[in-house]
Amino acid sequence: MVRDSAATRNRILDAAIGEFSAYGLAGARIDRIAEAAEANKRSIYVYYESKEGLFTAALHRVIGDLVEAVPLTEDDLPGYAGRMFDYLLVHPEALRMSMWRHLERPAKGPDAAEVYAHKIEAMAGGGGGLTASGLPPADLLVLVQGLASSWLISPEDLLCADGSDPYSPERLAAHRASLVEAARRLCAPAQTPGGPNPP
Amino acid sequence: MVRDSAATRNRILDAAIGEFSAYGLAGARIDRIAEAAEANKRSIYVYYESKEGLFTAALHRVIGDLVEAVPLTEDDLPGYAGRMFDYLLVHPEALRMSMWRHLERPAKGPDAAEVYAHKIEAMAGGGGGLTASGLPPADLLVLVQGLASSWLISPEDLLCADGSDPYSPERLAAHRASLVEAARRLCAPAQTPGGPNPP
DNA sequence: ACCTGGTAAGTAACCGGTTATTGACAAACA
DNA sequence: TGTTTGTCAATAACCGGTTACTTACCAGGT
Repeated sequence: MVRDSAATRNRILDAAIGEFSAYGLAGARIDRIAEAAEANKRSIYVYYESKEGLFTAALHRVIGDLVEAVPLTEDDLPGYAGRMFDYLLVHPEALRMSMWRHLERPAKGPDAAEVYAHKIEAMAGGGGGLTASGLPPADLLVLVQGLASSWLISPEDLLCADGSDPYSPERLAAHRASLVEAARRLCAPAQTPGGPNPP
Repeated sequence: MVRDSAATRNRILDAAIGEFSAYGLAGARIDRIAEAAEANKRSIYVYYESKEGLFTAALHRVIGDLVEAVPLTEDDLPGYAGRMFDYLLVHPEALRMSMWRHLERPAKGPDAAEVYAHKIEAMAGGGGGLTASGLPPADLLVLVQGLASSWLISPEDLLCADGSDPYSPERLAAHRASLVEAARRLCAPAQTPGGPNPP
């Protein structure tokens, strides 16, 4: 047997991400994590203190990877939405962990408030608190993220309603185009001067 | 003590909605439901068979109430988005139960595929599979629902990034306006003839 | 009006299995 | 030798589900 604490730590974290992403904090089983990690149950407590601690660590890893892989390009929100969609498609655990977090432990995990604040400031830049689109930057950001994830959080019956297979490559590509176009429309300059939120 | 099986059934279902919405299927505790319902644990199994059966029943009630209270007006999607936002704000359990469903039991709960199919057909009506906006109707529907719920599923750090209290009445009203305007832009006829999805 | 027996509704105690967590100890490294 | 890393088995609490039982209600005979 080779002893390598860092490797064991990583195997545990990987297994935890798989387990928590599938079952959530309440549904996850420490035994299954230990087995999947090919590690002893005890080492989980040595390295991560508790089930909650392991969940928090998993949250940090998954969401950290996401924000690193999909940088928030505030000057190109449609592109950001498209790349976010692509990433979530390849990494379903990122979206699932975010949802578990929202439902089970909203206060845990990374806090990116300052990062967001900077981006929002950059978007507003001289526009009197509004973007060129006439929408408040924070709202725009939230809405664009809603667009990016909407397909992946919609119930099956809605996705299947038009008769196509919602996860076929063609369907996904078509929806990606729709979503990027939608984001483009949100970001386009307002047509009526004064915009939808007149002062 | 007054004996009324229908009333007991309802108390149990109400308590179950509160419990499942707060903790999910795996996190919910039958004992707590029984206590909150002022009913005996046994009656839960008499009326609903199992924890899963009770969860499914809760799903049907909550989502049934939602689709009844917020009719899908396919000829007025911005209005639909606004009303959906209002409802979800007053009934957080509706959104939470939908999320638990997606994560824990995607196959359970009501199936509205036919209803959606009809709406989508109506939206497409003669447009060669596209709406006047140039977007496929199914995509448009999914995206609009994404807009309606985006604020309520966003992480706290993003909502707070612009310094305001994300759940103050003023902030909510402002975001509602943003979201309805966003839906309006998605539904507006495409500016470039041929649209974003040329044949 | 008054029993009375059957049934629906409700209750408390309990059970077997599971679960997170820990203590005691052995093996490997430095 | 002392420290780190890993193993095994125990423990204490918990939880979904069930058993055995009591209480209220009511139809119909007398």
